[in-house]
Amino acid sequence: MSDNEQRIPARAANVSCNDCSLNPICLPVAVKSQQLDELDNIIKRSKPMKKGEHLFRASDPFRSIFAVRSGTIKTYSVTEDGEEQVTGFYLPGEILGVDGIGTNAHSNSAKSLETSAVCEIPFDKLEELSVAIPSLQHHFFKLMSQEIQADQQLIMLLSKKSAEERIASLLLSISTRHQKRGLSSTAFRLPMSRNDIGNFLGLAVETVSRVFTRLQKQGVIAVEGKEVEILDKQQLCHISNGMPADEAQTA
Amino acid sequence: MSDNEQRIPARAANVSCNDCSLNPICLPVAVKSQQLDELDNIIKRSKPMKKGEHLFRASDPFRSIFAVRSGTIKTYSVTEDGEEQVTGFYLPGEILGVDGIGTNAHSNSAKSLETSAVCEIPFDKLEELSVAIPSLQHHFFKLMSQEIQADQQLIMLLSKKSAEERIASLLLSISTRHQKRGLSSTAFRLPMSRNDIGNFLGLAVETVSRVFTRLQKQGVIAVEGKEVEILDKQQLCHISNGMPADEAQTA
DNA sequence: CGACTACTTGAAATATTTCAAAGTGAGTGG
DNA sequence: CCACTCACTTTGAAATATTTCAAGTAGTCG
Repeated sequence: MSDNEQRIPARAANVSCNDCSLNPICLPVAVKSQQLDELDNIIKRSKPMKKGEHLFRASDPFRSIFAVRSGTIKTYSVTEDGEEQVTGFYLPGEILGVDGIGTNAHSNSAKSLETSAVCEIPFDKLEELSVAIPSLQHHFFKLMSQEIQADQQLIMLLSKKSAEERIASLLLSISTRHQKRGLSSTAFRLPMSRNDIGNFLGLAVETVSRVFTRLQKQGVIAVEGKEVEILDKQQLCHISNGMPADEAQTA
Repeated sequence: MSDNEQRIPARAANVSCNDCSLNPICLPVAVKSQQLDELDNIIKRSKPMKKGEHLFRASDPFRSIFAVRSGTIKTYSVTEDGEEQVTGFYLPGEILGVDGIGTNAHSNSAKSLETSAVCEIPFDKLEELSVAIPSLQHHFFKLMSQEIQADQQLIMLLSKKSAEERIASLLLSISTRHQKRGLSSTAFRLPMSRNDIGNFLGLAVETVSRVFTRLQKQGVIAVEGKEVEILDKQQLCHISNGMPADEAQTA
């Protein structure tokens, strides 16, 4: 059942940005349709990946950034003492790999969590192109900046939030990102393991599991393995940061 | 005793990058001496700041990045529920403000922790200049990338390290940065309050205090208020990540 | 010098982790 | 197609690090 997904990347390999359904949320947003072909030409769409495969590894030379076309990629780095730290999950339409721009080497590894397809965008070509298309260069800064902001949100989460708040935040983040793609924001599949979730959020696996069941008992979500349904978004927002939209103590 | 520092910014305001002692670790590293004047010309050195003053605030329009000339700046953001999260401490020679590049608005606030002086570098001018000086544009990517890596290290620290490990890491980080400037790497003054340290490291103030005294009792450091001396760097490294250089369990 | 803020220290409270074990599910090979 | 294994997930109980609460001390600024 997972193998016949092979079809998808095979077909998609010929798809241009013009035809790609992710067009409105991916790199092309920075490019006028007239120039889209130029961008299109430098993009390699040759990368269907199986679960567990690496897209790149920490310390690999930095050559390209990547856009997720389908599936999910997780990025992680490894501490001095060999422990893994998950630094992000990338869903279709999202760009990863910018961590390498500054040092010419990736500081994270990137691994496929399920059968995935990515577009590879060689950075040298992109740099050339962005001389001609200023909006593209600007978009880069934006991408890196987004990365910084995502990291800083994670910092906030790790240093200030309780286990429940962390899980709620993650669920809402994924929900929002699904919505951007026009998918259901209330029912979706978590592509990562409980372990990855715990690692990402700075919690023990057991804690993750317990929080899921607790939230389920409260009727906020319904969980069944990796499938999640958000039953009470209002409440989930409340849990995630302290206050719901309406009850907030507006100073 | 703190007021006569006023002299320093006043004098320094006329100093060009050429004469600045921070030259080897600051922006000029990206620029050949020949082109340094051009960079020099767009830099404004007119910003002496008192303790507690803001350099910029979150949501301020992004116009410039800043290089710390003297003193210390802390950056922080504020959560939905109004809590402060310290995101970084910037010492002389370090660049801050890149958080605004992507969105054209700062996502953090920046506040002076003591009498400080900064160089302001208008970003639009810098962008123009970096067309002519490719190494400068590259340096920017590098700066943002460094920011990402710093954030990711903090993420690792927050999600994996114990209180002692966190404090040890911070001390070593500051030590290293001092060394880069040619100052003592073993004895220095912590410019930030215990509160800021705790906030940055995701610990309660009391915990910070306790860890300091504990490390002191162990003879690893000597603390007296904000003055710190590292007595056993080896041991401090050990504490910070698990293993000392020599005793490591090399798998 | 007094008031205030920052820092330290102790004891109790608590959230999360760790340890242990059982349940579930998916993929493999007979 | 079933049975088996391995990895993942869930759940409980005990252990633990850190927080919170409370109070005292020290340092700083007007």
